[in-house]
Amino acid sequence: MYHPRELYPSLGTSYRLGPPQPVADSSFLPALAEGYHYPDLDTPKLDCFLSGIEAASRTLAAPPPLPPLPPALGTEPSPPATEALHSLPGVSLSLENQELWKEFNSVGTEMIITKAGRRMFPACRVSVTGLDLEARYLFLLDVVPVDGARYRWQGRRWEPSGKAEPRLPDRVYIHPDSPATGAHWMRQPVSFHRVKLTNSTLDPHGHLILHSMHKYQPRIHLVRATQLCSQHWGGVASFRFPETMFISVTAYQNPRITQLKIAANPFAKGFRENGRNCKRERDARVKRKLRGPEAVATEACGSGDAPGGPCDSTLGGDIRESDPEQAPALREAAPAPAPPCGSSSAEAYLLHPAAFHGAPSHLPTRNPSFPQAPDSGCPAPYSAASLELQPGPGGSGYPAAAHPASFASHFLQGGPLPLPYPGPGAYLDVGSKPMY
DNA sequence: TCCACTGGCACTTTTGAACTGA
DNA sequence: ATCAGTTCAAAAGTGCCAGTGG
Repeated sequence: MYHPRELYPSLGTSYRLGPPQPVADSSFLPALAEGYHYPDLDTPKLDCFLSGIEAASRTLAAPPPLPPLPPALGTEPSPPATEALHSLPGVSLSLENQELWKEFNSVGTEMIITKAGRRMFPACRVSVTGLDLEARYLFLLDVVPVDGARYRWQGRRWEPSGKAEPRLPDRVYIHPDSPATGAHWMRQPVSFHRVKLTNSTLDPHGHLILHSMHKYQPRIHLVRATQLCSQHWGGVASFRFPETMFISVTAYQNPRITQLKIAANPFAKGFRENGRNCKRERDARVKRKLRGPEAVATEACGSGDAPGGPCDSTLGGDIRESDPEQAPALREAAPAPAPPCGSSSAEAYLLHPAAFHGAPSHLPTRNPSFPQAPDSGCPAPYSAASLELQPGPGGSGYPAAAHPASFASHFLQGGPLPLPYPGPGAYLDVGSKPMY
């Protein structure tokens, strides 16, 4: 599997889809609105995929209305049911690590954003059903502001604190497997754990740009490409899981979130109570440093109280173990060995790799011999209940799959970026480095 | 003075090249 | 020559914390 950043370094890991939204957006609703119910899902920002189809460059229209403000994070008793909007009949998505997300959501999920980009944790990992085994699909993820408010941690809870910053450039993360067959996507959960969030408005890496102290909602889009490298698209399904809503921060505000992250994220293992980077050990290190190198050498031998234990990997996007006290939802059984994948997304790229990424036409085609993605066969560590997704409200705006030609115009409220479109037989050589 | 933000730190996990042996 | 398994160092991902600046 390949990361878009590898395929097209100039584009980064995600793709800019249009100019920044205007500062004053009347569609933002007052932050103090009560209740929360999702309106029709607004359209995903997918015009980049069609960049080579239409020659003229246009600007994106104003964003669709945003949903009313939900209750403050950490205070909502139960998130509303997952909603979906699509023109892919029978297709449904379920959040694999739903229990973990719910646990974070119950506290008020916070996501660190940094200048260099920070991964989301938990990551969005979904299972999809109902796809055409032979058809090819793109999996996309974007993050949209939930409301027009800026938030502030008031010691116990998040509360609106003023008007939101101007909306930032819209970017979409394209799953590195895209495009791949329905059989490929349904073979194992689809993980977006490599998505990175940044607060750098001039970010050159293609990370998703967010404002700090704002509330966001990740969305997942599934696009069917009836014919690779053509403008005929077979439909789209958009999903969002309310429990994945989060507030972006540059430093954790809620100590309970910090505890959850440390307990659940393997990379933060060192900060656990028995870790070598826990507060007790850090304090001890400071004391040893103050006492000089000799004391450090003698005490270091006896301080190895870190547990051995199994290796918990982030390969699947989330945790494999956790502190049972801190994160009961993480006590799911360890994943069983993954079934091998019979095919890979290389097939899709072989046919026309650059068509979906706007890659320069001079690039050679991708090497078909890359190894199977490490986590593509990794089963979800959780046996989360499957969400049965219902199609969005009738007449919600998405064209029927039988009218693929209208798909483009629907998404292209504005126009595509003028990116080159590779001609038939173009090559893309991305080596053999698997990214997933 | 407050507070959001930054950069460096120590630690852990992941990754891939190099090596070994069948 | 090929392939699978192991080892190890570098890269990458964590939260913490002191310092900075608006």
